[in-house]
Amino acid sequence: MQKLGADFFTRDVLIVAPELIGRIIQIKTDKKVENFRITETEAYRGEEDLACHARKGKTSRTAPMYETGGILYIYLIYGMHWMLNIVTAEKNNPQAVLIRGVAQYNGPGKLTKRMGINKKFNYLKIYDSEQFQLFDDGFSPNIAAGKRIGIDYAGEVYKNKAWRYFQSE
DNA sequence: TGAGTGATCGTA
DNA sequence: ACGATCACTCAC
Repeated sequence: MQKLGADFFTRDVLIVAPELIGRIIQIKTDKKVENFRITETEAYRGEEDLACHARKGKTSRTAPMYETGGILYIYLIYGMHWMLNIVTAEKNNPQAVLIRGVAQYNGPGKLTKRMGINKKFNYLKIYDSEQFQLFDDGFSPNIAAGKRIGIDYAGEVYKNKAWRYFQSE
């Protein structure tokens, strides 16, 4: 189990998002340690990407995406579901990877509920943290790409980008 | 296919 | 202050 370091995250989101498939999220609480293998991700890439929250610039909500890669970006959607994102790229380049599925828990809202992720994890530094860490155990699945989900508003070009990555047979 | 749910942001 | 929006989920 190799821990992913700061350098892993300071690259373009289109590199990091597929490389996160097969990696392991480790959640540590005072009660237990649990591992979740990532099976599905989506890339959101800068202010030009009309599907990315940063399309309207920097606000208090989107500010985490403007930080140096390697921190978490957490927000609530539809008043119910916490979304788990990993910020990538250099400072002031707003990019993030949405964790859309882990083994046994598909769906971005379901996995955060299962993991106990909430707003307290916003801005958390992954490579510096005890409670949320990412590991590589050498597993290298086949990876497929497809269109992102739930972004029909994003315009013809960006809604059709194949920036969703998932483990294939 | 549509209801539930509340933080966020643009408009005043 | 208000209203529209929303990277979802589950039950019909």
